[in-house]
Amino acid sequence: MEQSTRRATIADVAREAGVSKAAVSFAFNTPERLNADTVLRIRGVASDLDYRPDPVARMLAQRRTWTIGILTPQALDVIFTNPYFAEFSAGVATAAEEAGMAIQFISPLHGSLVRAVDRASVDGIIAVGLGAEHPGISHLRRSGLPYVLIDSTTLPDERAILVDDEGGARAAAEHLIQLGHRQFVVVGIEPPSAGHEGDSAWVTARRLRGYRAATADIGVAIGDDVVVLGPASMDGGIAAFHRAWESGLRPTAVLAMSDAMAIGVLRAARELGLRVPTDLSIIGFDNLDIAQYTDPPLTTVHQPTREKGEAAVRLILEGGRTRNSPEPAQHQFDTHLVVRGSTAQVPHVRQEVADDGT
Amino acid sequence: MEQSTRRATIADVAREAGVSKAAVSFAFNTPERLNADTVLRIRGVASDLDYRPDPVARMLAQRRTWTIGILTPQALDVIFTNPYFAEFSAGVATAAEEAGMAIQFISPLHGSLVRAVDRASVDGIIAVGLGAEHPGISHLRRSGLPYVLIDSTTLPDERAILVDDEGGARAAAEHLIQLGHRQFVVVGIEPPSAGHEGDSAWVTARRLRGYRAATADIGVAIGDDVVVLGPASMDGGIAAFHRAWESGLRPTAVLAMSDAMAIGVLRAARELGLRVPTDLSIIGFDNLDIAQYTDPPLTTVHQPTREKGEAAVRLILEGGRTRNSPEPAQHQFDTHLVVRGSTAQVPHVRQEVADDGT
DNA sequence: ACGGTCCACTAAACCGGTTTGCTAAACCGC
DNA sequence: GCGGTTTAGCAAACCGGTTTAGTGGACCGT
Repeated sequence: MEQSTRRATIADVAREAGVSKAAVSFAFNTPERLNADTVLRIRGVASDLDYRPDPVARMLAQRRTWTIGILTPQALDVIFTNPYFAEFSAGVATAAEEAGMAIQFISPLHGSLVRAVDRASVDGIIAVGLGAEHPGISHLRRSGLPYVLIDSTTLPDERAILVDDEGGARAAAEHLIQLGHRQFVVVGIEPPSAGHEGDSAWVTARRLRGYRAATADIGVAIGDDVVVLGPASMDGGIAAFHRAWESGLRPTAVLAMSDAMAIGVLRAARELGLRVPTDLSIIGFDNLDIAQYTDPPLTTVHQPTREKGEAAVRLILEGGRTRNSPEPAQHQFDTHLVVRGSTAQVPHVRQEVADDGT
Repeated sequence: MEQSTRRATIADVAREAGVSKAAVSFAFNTPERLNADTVLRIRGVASDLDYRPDPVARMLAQRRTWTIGILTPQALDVIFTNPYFAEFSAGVATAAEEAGMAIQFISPLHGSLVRAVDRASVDGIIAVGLGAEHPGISHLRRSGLPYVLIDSTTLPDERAILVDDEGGARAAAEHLIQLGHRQFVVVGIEPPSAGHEGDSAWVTARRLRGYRAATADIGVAIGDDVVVLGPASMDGGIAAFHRAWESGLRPTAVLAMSDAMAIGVLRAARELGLRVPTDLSIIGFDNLDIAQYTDPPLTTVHQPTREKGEAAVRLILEGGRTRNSPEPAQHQFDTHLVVRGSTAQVPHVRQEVADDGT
């Protein structure tokens, strides 16, 4: 008994059906080029032989892989369990499926993003959360593959999908200010790798600018000492808030840069005996599905996460067609505040200056 | 100005470096076969030319794609937002990355799973939640690709990863019984496509057997009328519980077949003015990360979701090597109950028979 | 000076499809 | 019955790598 009888190839089918390889190919791809009877005969033989065209050979010949890649600096296991990412990927998947494209996740291979990019067989790449000056991106730029940058400031002529982070953050802070809050803690997302703190491409930097713009209006400063960072997960949020608390901070409101972290803060606050929103107001970012199911439901900044994914695919696809289209290529989405139950009037006991008549 | 200057191929590098294509290939793959100086020279030329071996051509020649596929009957956008699936995928990703493999999701292409399988260029497939008699699986079987079935009963000689669904379910029901509960509602996962209700491969059927085995011991029957189905999501859970309530059911405890659904039930119960666990006990399944963050924390059946993913990859990988290994090939994981805050003694008002002395 | 080993490298086949250019035959109108 | 068009299918080149078998030269011992 042989090991796994070799799969039938196009040549086998051709021989068996008494036609050329080309004819078999036509029978599947452009049947109108062949006599209808012949097509039927060839297809018959093919199915008898359990023939299925080798996708790899086909990709090579067509020079299309029918796959688009999602590039991220984090390992896949953190990616998949990150609900923001899941939502974004769902958007990508929807648009990709519609266009008949598969999607492939590209993440550091044995620590190297560049190596991972080289190994990936895709027609285009959606890079999320990577600054324009990340080595992975420069590599991408040289590779000649069409690509789109998500959530990172970019060179002016690069395709990109952005979101009004600063405006959203500002709206969040203004909401809290209006409720009388003056003591904040900001829970930010740590940079993908060390040494990017000054990087203006970093989301945390952009949102922080928004928070600060709002507080500056009323003469309150958000110092670096009230900013704590962590990974964008529930655990990250828990740890970050505990760190803030232990370092002596006693905020009346927390500005979290992701809903996942906000949920973590919610949890941590409860552990510390604080009632939300009575003792502490919390505001998230993203407006994920879960945000409406927490207790209390989360006030948060909405961004069109799923739509971003869909838009990215569209940009990639049209990038493939018209090389240098005159289109703007950069698309910025709006954000807006969604007020739910996790924010309230500042508690009286702590409110030093109750001067504004809200 | 040309459009996108063609990428350098191995032939270009060979010509430029004055060597054969083979030498270039060796320089990258088996440098020890070449003089060290030559290797350096070739690599130099290659990097000058921004040469990067075409992954597709390489796949074809090696007849390996370095990719493993995850096959599912649901669309990707529902997959990604399903936390159980995310957790499982994270496991797969971890093990795959370690082995230097990429992962690709294979889901129905324009409605056809078979077509999707044909288009997928992978070295092996992990099929989750598909019964052994699903057309996609029979196709897979014929294709000659190594594959592993997850969460579905299978032919005896097929590679598979299972979990003790029945035992876990039984433990859950026994816990509630011990707390005095007698009126249950079961919230199950609807089958992937209609007409599989009788399918013993269907998770819901297996878990239901477990619940029933436990209640049968005390002479209580779980009729089909107290079983409501829905998609395995929070929304699914909310809708299912509302349906049960509207149809007049007034359970003291809910057995949900997924944590996501259990969270939905939690939410729905709150909307109906029921306190958990005082008025209603809820028990989930999976023990996802979020289960510990809900309010109250969720009592649930733990299954090693991530480990299942890792084990699946291992099974695929060794399946590639030793074709017909004498190994059992089927691996069943244990489950166990994790008691947290969402279950409590049955409320006295409704407890008809307070005869057991718990 | 000769056969044997190694070393460093090459030529060519191969992976399994797609696509281009061409031809032979059928069909066409007049 | 002749030039022109259509139809049906074929041969061969091609996609861009890997891999096998083989070759020429240096080195070596006798």
